[in-house]
Formats: sequence, C-alpha cells, structure tokens
Amino acid sequence: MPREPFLPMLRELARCYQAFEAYSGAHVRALGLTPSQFDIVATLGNTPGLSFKALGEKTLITKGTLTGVVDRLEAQRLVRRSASPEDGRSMIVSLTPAGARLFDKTFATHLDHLRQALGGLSPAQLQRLEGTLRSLREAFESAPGVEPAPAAAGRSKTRRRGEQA
Amino acid sequence: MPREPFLPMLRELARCYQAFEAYSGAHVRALGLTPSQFDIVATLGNTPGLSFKALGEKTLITKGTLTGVVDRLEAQRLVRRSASPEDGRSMIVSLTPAGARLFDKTFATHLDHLRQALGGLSPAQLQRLEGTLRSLREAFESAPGVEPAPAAAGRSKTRRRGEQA
DNA sequence: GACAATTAGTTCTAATGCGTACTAATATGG
DNA sequence: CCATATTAGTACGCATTAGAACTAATTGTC
Repeated sequence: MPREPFLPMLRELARCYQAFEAYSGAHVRALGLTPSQFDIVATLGNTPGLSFKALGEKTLITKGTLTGVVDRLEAQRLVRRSASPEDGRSMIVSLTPAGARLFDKTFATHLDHLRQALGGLSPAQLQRLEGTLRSLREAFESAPGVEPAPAAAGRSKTRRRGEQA
Repeated sequence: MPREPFLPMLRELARCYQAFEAYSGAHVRALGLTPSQFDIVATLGNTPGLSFKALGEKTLITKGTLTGVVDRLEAQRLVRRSASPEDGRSMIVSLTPAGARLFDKTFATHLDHLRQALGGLSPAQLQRLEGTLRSLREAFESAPGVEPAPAAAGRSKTRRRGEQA
C-alpha cells in the first residue's frame, strides 16, 4: 500500500476547495452569474478598469478563458473593452454603469453569504490556515515540475510556475 | 472597504488548489491522460470495479461529467462497463487489462512526482493542514446554503450539502 | 534604426463541469 | 398490491478550462 502521508491531506484539500466552490457558486448562480463572471465583476468593482493580464492574475483565469468570459459579460453590457492608451497590445476591461450597479447590489450580499459559513472561524484559525496553505502552495510552485522532452544540450525554454523572467 | 478577515484565506485556498492542480495536472498530461481520467484510473486500480455512484463520490466528479469521462476511457479500452448483478440501475466500471497495466505503470510514478513537491513537509505539518482544512470544509457543508424561492409555509425540500438522508 | 525575442489578446480544439430534464429500476407507504 | 417517491445513470445545453498556434505591438540588443 502507498502509505504516503500526504495523500489524505491532498484529498482534504480537494474536498475543501470543492465545498467552497459549491457553497459560493450556488449563491452566485442564484444572482444570475457564473462563478467566473462574478469573479470578474467583483475584481473590477471600485477600480477604473484593469487589463486582461491584471485581471487574469487576480482571478486565476487564464487568458484564453478570459477572452470568452469577458465576451459574455460584454454581451450582457456589464463590462466594456477599451484600448489601453499606454500599450497598443493591451485592452482595458471596466464595468459599465449597469455592471457597477450589479457589483453594488451583489458584492456585499455575497460577503454576507460567505460570512454565514465562515463567521464562526476565529481570526487565529484563519491566520493559521492562510499560513499553512501558503507553505503548501510554495511547495508546489518551487518544485521542479515536469521535464519536457530533454532537448539536446541547451536548457529548456519553458518557464516553470513561479519563475520570474 | 470589506475588511473581511476570511478573504485573504479564501484567496490562498484558491491559489493553493490551483497550484496543486497545475503541478499534478502537468505530470498527468505528460503521461497521456487528463487529470479526471487519471483520477478514475487511479481510483479503480486494485479494485474489482466500482459503480458510477461510488466513483463519483471518491473522485468528486459529478455523475453527468462522469458519463463522458468513462465514455472516453472506454473508447481507449482502458475501462469497461458491466451491469451490476445487485441493482438493475447500476453500472460497474472496472479496469481492462490494458487499464491495469497503465495503472501499474503510472500510479507509482505520479506518487514520486508528488513526493518531489511534498516530501519536505513534515508529518506534523501535513496533519495540521489536514485538520484545519477539514474544519473549513465542514464550515461550508454545515452552513445554510442558498434558500431556493421560499415556498409557502413548508420547509425547503432541497437537501443541503452534507446532510444525510 | 533593423531584428530577434517577448508580450497581450484572440482563436481554436478537446475535455471537463454543472444544472436540468429524462428513462429505467428500485424502494416506500398505504 | 399499487401509486408515489427516490435513485442510478444518461442526454443535453451552456460555460469554463488548459494548452497550443496565431497576430499585432513592444522591448531588448547591437
């Protein structure tokens, strides 16, 4: 048998994340948005707009996916694309007045909903969780990763998670 | 501003889970399977077969999705469907010889890969993480959830996550 | 300033993922 | 028994997801 001490923990990580998604997602869907769409609206709230790159980093949505999510929000007139004045490649995504109204109406409500589940956890417990989760994440991000087909002598061109340029 | 003490923790939970998925998923894809497919093969390994219901509970894949994942594994001749002798509604999914060979070849390899990332964490740290994650999950599962259209006087018929029959 | 390497977004494909509706089979209550 | 509710799996629609190829714009280097 495996006898790997980390397997039960990984199982619990997956269950925990999925419990969060189910709890949060059900509420968000009842508000008329998908979790990803709500994530975008919530991130854009009270900002002058963000680039796709910044949005992707904050919401953990990859750029390819983000294009589609923003497309659908734009079709609902909740969000608007505009060209960045600083960088000709970059697009700025910002809330329309309707999007801002939706943000105002739903964001606090959703926080209330989360508080219903998490209000009972002590700040100390939250701190502890955050810290241990961070260590765990760093363990994954600093690990070697998958070696892609060892090519000749030169080093791999692919960048691993967490490596900066 | 929000000043919600749990938001940074939730952010870290999402980042952590995604770091795990990225780390584990890249390795699994290099083995030629999607993460969900590997999950099924790994769960079926060293068992006589499991029902869709049991598979779904162990892997956290919902039944609708599971049908498709098993379809694709069956098309690759890694898995087989058979009728349950006990329940006419139930199907048993089991590994074919090729699936069992794949399991033998890849499961230990994947554990090695995970160990590369997690080997440095002490058993005490793993224990602590598992315990705090469990509390967090239970907080979500025991919370009221979304009230679906308050119907007349009677209590809601919908069953909340974590409630047993 | 030319030119290679990077970067920002888009597009595309294949596979989840979730909710809902549906069918068949089984349990339940009277 | 019989009507009803519940359960197991499937079918479907819609949205998300990762990854890779692609285009346009920018940066770095000399």
